[in-house]
Amino acid sequence: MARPSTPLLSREQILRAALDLLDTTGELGLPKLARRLDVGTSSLYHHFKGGREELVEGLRGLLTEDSMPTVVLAGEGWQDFTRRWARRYREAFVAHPAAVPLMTAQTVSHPSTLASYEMLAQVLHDAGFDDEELLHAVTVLDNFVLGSALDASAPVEVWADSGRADSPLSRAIRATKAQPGDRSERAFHLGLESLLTGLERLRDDQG
Amino acid sequence: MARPSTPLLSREQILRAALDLLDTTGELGLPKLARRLDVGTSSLYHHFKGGREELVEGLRGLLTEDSMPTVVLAGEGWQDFTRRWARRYREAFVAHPAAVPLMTAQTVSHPSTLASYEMLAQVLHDAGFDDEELLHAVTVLDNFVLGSALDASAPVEVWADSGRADSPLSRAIRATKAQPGDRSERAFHLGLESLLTGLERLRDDQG
DNA sequence: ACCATAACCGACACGGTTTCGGTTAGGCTC
DNA sequence: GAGCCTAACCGAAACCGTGTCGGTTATGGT
Repeated sequence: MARPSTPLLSREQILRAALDLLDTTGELGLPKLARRLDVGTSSLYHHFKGGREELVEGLRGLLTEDSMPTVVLAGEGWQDFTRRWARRYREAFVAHPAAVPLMTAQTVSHPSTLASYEMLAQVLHDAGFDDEELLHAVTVLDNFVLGSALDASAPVEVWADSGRADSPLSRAIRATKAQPGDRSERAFHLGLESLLTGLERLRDDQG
Repeated sequence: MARPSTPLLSREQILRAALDLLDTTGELGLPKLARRLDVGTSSLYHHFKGGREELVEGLRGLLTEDSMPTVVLAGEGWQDFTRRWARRYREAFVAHPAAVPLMTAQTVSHPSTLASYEMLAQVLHDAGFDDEELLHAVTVLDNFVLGSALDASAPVEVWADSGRADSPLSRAIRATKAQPGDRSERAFHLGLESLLTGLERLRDDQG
């Protein structure tokens, strides 16, 4: 086949299909993605020159764009902004759990995501965090959010059920399975508040 | 070639070579591993019936065995134990950063690692954590440790350097690059203490 | 009218995982 | 020790995924 009169594909379209594939099957393979779009695998490379990696990076953008905060609201302190940042970040990934491993496996380079990190760094900087501590603060928050997102909606079988049914861990796994989803959110809330408190202490101990 | 008089391979031997390959090259491929061991690729499957996945799980065991705590020391409170657990866990991975992505990508099933989780769960249970909270507590700790391990020794390029050189984030990245490694440990320490405080609050708010 | 480029395709190179049939050594039973 | 099952290796090849390349035709600008 030659060039079609009207394009069969677009970045947007491919990204949405990829996200759908990921949500449905839990995996992202270019051949399968192409089959869903009724095109050849190689056609995808015309829209994502960087191949799979660029596609995944595009997914990051799809998830974070329009949802991550990029401005400080009026009267919003650094803790408020950070809370908002972390919550939005988590929400974006909780909706698409299978995307999390892909995100953590490669460098963040999407502009809108980076802009959000920049804003967080700016806020922390203005709040008095030193350069040396700042990156660690961002890192801790980042890791915590990603981890919590996994926890929230990944299969509970992150740990295999050990044979012994009466161990505290086994019982906890069963208890968690039986619970609806917002337990995880409470754990997230708790962890986030703990970290904010800890970060404040870090800032005040600086120098 | 047929069966050799004395075996050329053993699980232990393969695992050590795999870890070495991972530490040296940052990647783990069965053909390359086999080449290092001077055997055919297919021979590895005699020692790891489950293929690559079982091999990675064996690596998890190699890293955690003999280092993760499995008993509570005399006079050790739940926070002390948890601290020890988290630190040992992190140390094991910091020594082999390239292994972290492999670990996070698949379910934990190695007995000695599970035993360590069981012990942590037991300690938290005895400290008064409910079943419903317990798994989240373990999860938060687990995620935090893994994330910190990545942070500690993975390339600093978790985020791409944005063009603008004067942003707080860029300056923080450069400042962090210039620092020796134990900054990361301090961040870990801070996060861990924050989480312990938060977990205590969680326990006390229960019911 | 011309031509560079865009958008698709099929074919294929390459590497990774896994299976399979084949060969021989070790060890067990009778 | 004869017979036989299993262990430990091999090479070949099936299968899948990523990425490249040359080929074909439509679009849009000059």
